[in-house]
Amino acid sequence: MPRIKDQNKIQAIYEATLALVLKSGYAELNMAAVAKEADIATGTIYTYFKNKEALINQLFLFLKEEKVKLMFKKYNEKDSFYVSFQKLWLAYFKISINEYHKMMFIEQYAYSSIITSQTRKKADALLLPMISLLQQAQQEQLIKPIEPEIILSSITGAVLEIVRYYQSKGTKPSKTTIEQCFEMAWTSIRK
Amino acid sequence: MPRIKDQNKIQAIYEATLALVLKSGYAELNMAAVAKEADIATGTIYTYFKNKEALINQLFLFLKEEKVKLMFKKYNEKDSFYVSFQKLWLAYFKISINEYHKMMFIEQYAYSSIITSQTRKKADALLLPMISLLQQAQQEQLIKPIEPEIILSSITGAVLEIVRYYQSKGTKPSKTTIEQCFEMAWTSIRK
Amino acid sequence: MPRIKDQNKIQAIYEATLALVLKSGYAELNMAAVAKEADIATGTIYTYFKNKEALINQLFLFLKEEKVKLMFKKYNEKDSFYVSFQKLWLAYFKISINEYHKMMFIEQYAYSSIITSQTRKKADALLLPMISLLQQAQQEQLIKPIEPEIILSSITGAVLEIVRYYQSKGTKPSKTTIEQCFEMAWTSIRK
Amino acid sequence: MPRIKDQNKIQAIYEATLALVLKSGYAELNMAAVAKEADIATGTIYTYFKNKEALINQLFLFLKEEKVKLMFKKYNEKDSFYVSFQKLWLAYFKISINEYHKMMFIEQYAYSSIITSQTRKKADALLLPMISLLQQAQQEQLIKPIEPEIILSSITGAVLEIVRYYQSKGTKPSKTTIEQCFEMAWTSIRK
DNA sequence: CATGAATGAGCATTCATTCAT
DNA sequence: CATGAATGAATGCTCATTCAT
Repeated sequence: MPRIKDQNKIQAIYEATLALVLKSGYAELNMAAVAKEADIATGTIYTYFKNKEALINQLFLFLKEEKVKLMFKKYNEKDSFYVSFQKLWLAYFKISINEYHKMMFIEQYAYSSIITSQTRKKADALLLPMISLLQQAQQEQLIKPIEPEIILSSITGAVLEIVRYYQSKGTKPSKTTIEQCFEMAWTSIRK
Repeated sequence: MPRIKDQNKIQAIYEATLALVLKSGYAELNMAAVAKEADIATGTIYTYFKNKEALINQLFLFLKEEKVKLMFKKYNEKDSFYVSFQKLWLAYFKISINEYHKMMFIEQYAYSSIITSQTRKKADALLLPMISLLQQAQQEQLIKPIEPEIILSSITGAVLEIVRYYQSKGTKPSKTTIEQCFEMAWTSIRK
Repeated sequence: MPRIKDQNKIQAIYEATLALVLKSGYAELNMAAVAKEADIATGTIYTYFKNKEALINQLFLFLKEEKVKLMFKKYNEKDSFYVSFQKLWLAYFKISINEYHKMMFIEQYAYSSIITSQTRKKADALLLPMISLLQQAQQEQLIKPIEPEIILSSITGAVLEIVRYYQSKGTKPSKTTIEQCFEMAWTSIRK
Repeated sequence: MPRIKDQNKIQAIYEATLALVLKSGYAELNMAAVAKEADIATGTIYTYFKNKEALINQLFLFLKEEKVKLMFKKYNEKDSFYVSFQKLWLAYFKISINEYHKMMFIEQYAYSSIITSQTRKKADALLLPMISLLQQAQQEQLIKPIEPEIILSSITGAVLEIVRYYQSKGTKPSKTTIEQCFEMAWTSIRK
């Protein structure tokens, strides 16, 4: 039996990619550097990923999925919409702040042409639970009757930009500020 | 009048850059292609811009300034805050929708490492009038007492993401939707 | 009986190599692809062949030997020179037409640097029976007194190029054409 | 005015390519090596040739055309067919012997997949004058009524293989041998 | 000033070969 | 023996920038 194709290696390559970006920025994101960071040979990456595009796309999707999973960790179907919204928003905000290099990776490529339409489709599908939640809340007349995709864009876009602001400042928001931000989000959609 | 000639050529290079990105995407954005699109020689670009980084930075700033100028076109000091906010928000939204390729150019580079801290500083300075406006409104207790930069990020981030949504759909928002979006923005900040 | 197992695997690798070339051309002829085609592991090839060069050289020689064996199948020492020549020429022609992928493999590498001088020497030795035959015919004054190697080159070179012509056309020569080709060969050497 | 795109440079690259092959063989024929041999930068090759395939194809065609031009140098319409045939055959033979590295380049790629069908078509077109000549001779009943393409293949294939024989021996044919070779060619086709 | 050919470092990818299992 | 993951040198090609004209 040969060396078994190591699923951990995919993780290692993902981590090396993110670490490299964090250390040296996107300009240095070349396959040789990723390999070096992951402590493997250049060619080995191609055992696990068809090419650079595939690596970026798969990592992109992996991070998006990870983010959604984390967001829904404390989600409970029995909660009221308000509580659910609050939990999800807060999770989204905190993840974005605490793992901003992952979030930035997603954002860096979200609208770049390296992300294929297939990846984009899969990424969009991850939002469906959120869309459903909003639709339900609209039926219960709890929030404004606006296209749920628009609502979602508005909320996530706002968070994203706020997080970016903190990043560029190099500080982190206080508990009070986070509460204020949530307040903005909630008042923007509630009836 | 060599000054004018210069200015024309700089403008031509700006336009060629944007046209090229629109036609062929960011992957094709290389100096030779820009030169060809602008109908000049590659080397000529270097007479007007120190290097590619300088071109991107200057164009970035030019577009940001242009955007702010357009936003404030209908602004009138004598308007109430609500009217001012509405005018500015609407202008921001419409410009983003109608000149999305310019907005996308800004966004593409806004957080990339090619934009120098100096450029970023100048770009941030363009927001000062908006910050002042918000501060004044806060003193008049018209809007929530949240760090104005955060408010601004929240508002612009939301618009940005909504515009991106429409772009990816390939459609444009109806008048009603725009009103709803504004409503979200306004309720998120008003007291 | 490990010997037999070995021999089978060598044969399998030979066949996989030829099949692969036929299917995908010489550009795809890499060790991993050969292994896959032969349904064995890449590394296994190296148990049977020292390296790629050895594989090519051995297969080259194998095919040449096979070709010569087939040529002499109907050969009969008691035949007149003319009949022998005719039988051999016809066999050579038909084999070249019918197993052109094997012949092409030989030709592809015959003058490439991957074929070692040792292989070349062994391949040349296969021609000795033909050379002897020609020499005898020359002593009997049946054919022109030209260096037999030259005669052989002339005859085989002509056949080769004709076969290539038919291949590029994608058709096969008629019986009449084959007869005409033989006529050219014969008249070129007979006294 | 800039450095003028130098048509001599195409020649220089052609010569470097052939020189390199002669010196180091086809295995060393990579773009960096060609550039070095031509004493230019790697990238410069791409100013004159779209890519490696284009370089090979253009050089291939150039050499074929050069060969045909040389062959027809002493050709005279008023000559009898026999004299014309002799002149052309002899020219073909001598060129093949004296510029065997060019001929080998042609042969190396003639049946390789790097040569496009377009190139092949153009190369085949170069044979048309020869085909016509043979057809005319057939109408005058001077040579055997065999498909002219077959005759041509037979003649050139024979020469090619003979030349290869001399190359592998490292010697050159004597005047007598050349006459004998011509005799074989002529008797193979004459009525 | 304008031109565009020339430069060459840099990058994605391939593939013969090795070797841990 | 067989396996196939790992290796890393090698290669075709790009592109920001320079500079001869």
